[in-house]
Amino acid sequence: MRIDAQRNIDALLKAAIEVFSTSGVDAPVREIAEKAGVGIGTVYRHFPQRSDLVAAVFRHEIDACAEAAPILAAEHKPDEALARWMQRYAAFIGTKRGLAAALHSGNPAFETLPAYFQQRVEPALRMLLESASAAGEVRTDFTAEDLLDAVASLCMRAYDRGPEHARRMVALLVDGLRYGTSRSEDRSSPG
Amino acid sequence: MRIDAQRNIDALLKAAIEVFSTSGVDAPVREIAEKAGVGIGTVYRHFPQRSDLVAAVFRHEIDACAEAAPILAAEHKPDEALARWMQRYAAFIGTKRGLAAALHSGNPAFETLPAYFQQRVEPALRMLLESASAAGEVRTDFTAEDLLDAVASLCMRAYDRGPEHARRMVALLVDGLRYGTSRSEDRSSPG
DNA sequence: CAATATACGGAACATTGTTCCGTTTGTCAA
DNA sequence: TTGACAAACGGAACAATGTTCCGTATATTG
Repeated sequence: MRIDAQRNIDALLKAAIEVFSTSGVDAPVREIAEKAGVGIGTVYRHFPQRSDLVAAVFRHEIDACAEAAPILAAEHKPDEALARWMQRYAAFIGTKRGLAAALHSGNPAFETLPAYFQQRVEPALRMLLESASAAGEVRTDFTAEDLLDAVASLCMRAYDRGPEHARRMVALLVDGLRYGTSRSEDRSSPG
Repeated sequence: MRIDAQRNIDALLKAAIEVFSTSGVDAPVREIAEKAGVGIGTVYRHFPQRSDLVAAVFRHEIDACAEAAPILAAEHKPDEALARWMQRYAAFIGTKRGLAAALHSGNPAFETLPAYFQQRVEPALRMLLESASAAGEVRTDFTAEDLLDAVASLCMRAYDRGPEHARRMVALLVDGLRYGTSRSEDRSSPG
């Protein structure tokens, strides 16, 4: 692949992430092309349809969310890494509801995304959860899938009442995981 | 109001209901104008924005759903009227998910619809519920609001598995309401 | 039946997704 | 290094669709 092509793909993804987050997923392709400093033709060369660009951004953000897990695990003790990652995931869900809506639009371009999501994110959380379990810092009777679903449902609605409200609800959930362990006195949220 | 104006409004609503249900809520305004047999200008005279037409159709269908309640109540005994209306409501939710999505799009044209929905539909169900309660045919520990929310959540997902599946789930819920009354042997759904 | 306020129709405009193709550029063999 | 060319680029042009505007037609009213 020619280096200018790779450079433009990178610039387009970066521009799309920015434009989608400020103007929403319905922002015009021209706006993204302009922000990336390329022509419209170039956009369509790399992303034959508008929805392909949306899907690429979504994949990119799924990756970023999943990749945050090992980084947090290296920087914090297990239960703290888990708690921080859950907030990271909650922010992802809460701020990407437009993308989530697109996901359920029936557009074939988005068909593979749910599976991709599951495949990338579930192992990320499972790793954090197993570390924290092994350290005796959280209980063991909830699976990664349970928690991903719970936080997703929670944040879909909770973000309507503001990011801070969503944050507190997620923290409460995580504290619930800590409940009944030897370190249960470390409660991080006010009741 | 001139009679031709009223006639065109009626024709537009009728056409919009039909077009939205076949082509979805994103169908072109021109298609609706053509089906109604009027010019585009006429559409915009009566519905200054596309979303106003969507909102009008939604209101119209909310009304139809609410108005079905007293009719069913007159034709059937209380618990049967309740059961039939719940299916009517489930069909409304299940087939209007596109409109429901539009509702959460943040478009100001749809702002007043949730309140309108609540104000029209909740009393309709409450009436049926009270009649059935008074006749001793259903239990009394669930409110109309409880049931509207439950059926809405249920059907949002359940319709993905087909109308028949949604129908059975709603029937199960209604049978739950009948449980513990003197007529509890009248179970209408197979286990 | 004439006057006129109202409504109608659809051409024209604006925006945006998509295609097409002449031009430019990175790559690589000689 | 250089020439040839496959690949990529840019943006004009096209298509679809929401919206505006205004000349024409018509229902209403006295």
